[in-house]
Amino acid sequence: MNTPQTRDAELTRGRILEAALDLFVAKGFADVAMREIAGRSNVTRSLIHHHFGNKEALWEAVKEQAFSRYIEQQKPELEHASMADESLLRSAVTRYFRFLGENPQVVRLLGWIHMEGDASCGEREGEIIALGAERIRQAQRAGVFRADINPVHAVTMFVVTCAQWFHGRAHHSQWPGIGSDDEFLDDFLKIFVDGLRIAAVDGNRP
Amino acid sequence: MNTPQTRDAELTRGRILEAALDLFVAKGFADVAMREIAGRSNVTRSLIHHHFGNKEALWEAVKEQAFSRYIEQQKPELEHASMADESLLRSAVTRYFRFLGENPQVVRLLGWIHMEGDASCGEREGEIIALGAERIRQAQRAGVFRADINPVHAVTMFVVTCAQWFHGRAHHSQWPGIGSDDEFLDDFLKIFVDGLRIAAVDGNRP
DNA sequence: ACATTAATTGACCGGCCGGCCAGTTAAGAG
DNA sequence: CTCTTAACTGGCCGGCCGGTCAATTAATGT
Repeated sequence: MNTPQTRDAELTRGRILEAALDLFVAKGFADVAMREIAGRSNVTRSLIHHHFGNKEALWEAVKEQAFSRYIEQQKPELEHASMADESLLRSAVTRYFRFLGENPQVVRLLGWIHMEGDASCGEREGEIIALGAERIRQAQRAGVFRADINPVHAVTMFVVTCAQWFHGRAHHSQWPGIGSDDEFLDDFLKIFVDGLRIAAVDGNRP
Repeated sequence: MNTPQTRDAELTRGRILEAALDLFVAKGFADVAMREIAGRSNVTRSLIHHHFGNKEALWEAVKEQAFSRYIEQQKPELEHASMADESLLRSAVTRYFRFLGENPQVVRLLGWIHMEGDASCGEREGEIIALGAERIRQAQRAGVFRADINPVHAVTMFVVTCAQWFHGRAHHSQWPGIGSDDEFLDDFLKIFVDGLRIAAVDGNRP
């Protein structure tokens, strides 16, 4: 109302997407009113419908954009980084852990996606998971990591752990004796890296 | 309407709670109408208000009951089982993993609780987490597991992994090369148990 | 300058929502 | 047998919801 700025479809689309992301991620799709999004982005509801069609289509667009940003942000890290030895694996895990800690919106976005059972985003994340798995496979061939483990499962294990740590943060921060982010990460890395080490492989007992 | 059964407050309360649990867990609090719950439990909306007050109070009651059931179900398992050696830890993890796999409602319930940031349930789960942590601490004192790890973090690690594995099932089942429930569990156990083993402790490199 | 296109608005609609209330009816106590 | 209590019903209400539409207004091409 006080910002009669020049007409720019791309810019307003962006403002709408931003407001919608904030609200959807904070409260969930069903609990957000188009009126709220309109208010926050200084735009009429009609205009949102003009640009995105309906509420569901807007949510899809929001997920699409936010998830793409997430993927594009992570991909180069995994493409350049190698996991050819333990310390590099450590730093890769640490980096992802810190990333989620600093981007709670990503964590919550994934949470809603999981709740919806939306599988489409899974395929796209699959690309970068495969990238990480390939690094670990190389390290296995080089004899650095034990070879009796599906490398995808190794990646899954740390991705899943990082995600759930922050996803259920408020919940398990109540657990007696639990430590800080860094303390948990340290302990996780000890178990994870040592468990992947090749020397530990010959301890299989029934 | 076709079931004018004798009046029994406790029984109808139960029917309402059951219907509400199904719907809330499936669609989330905001997306469920009192009318749906009333329809499914063959009861008028007014009666639900009579018994539970309002929608939010009903949701609290539902969470309370379902979460209590979950806790009461898990507690004896952890009280009786010991983790004094690796195979017992393996079976404890396996049991919890299977439990979540067979009770998707529990997984989703936890999901909503996490999304809401509800911390109250965390305290109660803390009790059984502490139980598990105590077992591991014993094994550490006995020299079976490495002692340089916070036992609570060890428990957290596998609880969190099991939860997120099923929570994001539809999502990461799209990842190329990922295995079945059992295959993932096997690989997780290899890393987890071997990583906890005391022999692996002296491999720390900067 | 003017016509065309598209961004933007405000008013309106039918429908569903949660909550309330005044009654009705069954069970149990005396 | 009756009185009390509480389980249970049906109908009503104000309010918010998502969506539509005709009208307005700013850019853009010619």
